[in-house]
Amino acid sequence: MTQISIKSWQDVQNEVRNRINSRIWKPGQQIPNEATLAQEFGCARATVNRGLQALADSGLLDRRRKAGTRVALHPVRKATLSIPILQHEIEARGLIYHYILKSRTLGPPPENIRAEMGIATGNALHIEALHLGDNLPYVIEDRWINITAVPQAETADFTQQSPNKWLVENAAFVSGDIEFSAENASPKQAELLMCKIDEALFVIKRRTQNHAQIITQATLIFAPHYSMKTRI
Amino acid sequence: MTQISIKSWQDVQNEVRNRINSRIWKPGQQIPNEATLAQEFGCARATVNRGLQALADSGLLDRRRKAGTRVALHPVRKATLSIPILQHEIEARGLIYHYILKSRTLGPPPENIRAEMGIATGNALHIEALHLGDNLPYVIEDRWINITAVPQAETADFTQQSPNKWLVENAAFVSGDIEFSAENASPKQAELLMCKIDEALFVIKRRTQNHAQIITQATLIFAPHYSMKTRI
DNA sequence: AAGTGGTCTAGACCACGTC
DNA sequence: ACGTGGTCTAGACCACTTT
Repeated sequence: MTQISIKSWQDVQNEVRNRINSRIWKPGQQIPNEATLAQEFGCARATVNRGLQALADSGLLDRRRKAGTRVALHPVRKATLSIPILQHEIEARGLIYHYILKSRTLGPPPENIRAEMGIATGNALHIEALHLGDNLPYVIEDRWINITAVPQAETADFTQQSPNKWLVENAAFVSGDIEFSAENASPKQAELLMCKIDEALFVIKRRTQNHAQIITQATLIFAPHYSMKTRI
Repeated sequence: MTQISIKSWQDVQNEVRNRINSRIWKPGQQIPNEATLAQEFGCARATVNRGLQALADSGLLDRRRKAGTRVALHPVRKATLSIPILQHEIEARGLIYHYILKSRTLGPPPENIRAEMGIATGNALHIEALHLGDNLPYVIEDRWINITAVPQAETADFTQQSPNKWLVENAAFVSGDIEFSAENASPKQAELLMCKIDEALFVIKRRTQNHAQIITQATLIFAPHYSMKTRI
């Protein structure tokens, strides 16, 4: 009989994870309840609870009151992506960061943008900019800012600082959505990124919102061969 | 003086998040310590702790012993992507799922795969398969399986069940990494996905490993216009 | 009705990093 | 050395869901 010393909730997490991986507890199977495990492990129920909660958060367990805790039938693997500020990402790759504002126009947005942002009428600020690493194009930023939600943006200076960074520091952010896709380079994009027309580009589209309104929508078009990595 | 009733750690989380969003506590600023907040909120320190920990997990706070808790200077936005089993994803879109095994070969892998998987010598199992939704190509699965790590795979029947699903159910998974990128369709891929050559395709590359060895490596090449969405 | 997870509390001690 | 977060404990009560 191997005796394992279980003291922290991380120990509980590890021990339970091991039992799942080694198939002592199989997918779909119900595991003992918290009180029982606490007794077996020789720790308080709260400690077991914390460990099991962490595993449930990461998708390895399904827990329901009264129904008990089961090993997830199809462990949903959750990948957590950190979305950094572009400047930091570029500098983290050991490149010298540089930023160029390409255009800045205030005017009525086209219909599709209007719809996506929920702007019924009025103007929005359109920004096109280029972020570079070691003086090579890294990513195009194509952004619309809702000046009703962030009126100060109208007078902000985006020649020195990217709207990305300015917004992080000046607008109250609450929630948003993000979308990853692949697109063929348009002629204009190809010119900016110094690549071939139709080359496959990795694209991230983000919308962030306040409590009530959408603050901004940004499309980031990365130079060819960009990839986003994470551990799981 | 507005009096807020704080009872649960979620209440703590919300109240603190509100103070951050409304700039009562600004980025970089140190917030009161747990004991002080507990007193102010009229709850136990453990409750405050749980709430602040949740915010730190989501990247909104930086916490360090002795140094205290600060509002993150550049709130790292963390997007959590659920990586579902392809069948589930396709069915969740309301499409009828279908799976076709294209090829299955046992042999020595090419040098680059050998290197990526850390297989010094010997054979590996190479699978090429197609997943369809409503009989239209949805994604190509190009997979290498390390038969040293998973010997049963050598005799598994992949004509009915995708290796993806088989592995989830039969191999002990511990950790892995995942990479997202964009690629131009090769002639072969274009034929399988019924799209044009050079069309931009969204690509996910995954490696999963055991305790000691890499179990499998899979490249998923999605049909054009695929996108992956999440809330943040 | 009853069993299970979810959470709170008060007090305690520890671990870490800064001073 | 000391202040801060990190965690444990034992007991309690609540919330949800299934029986």
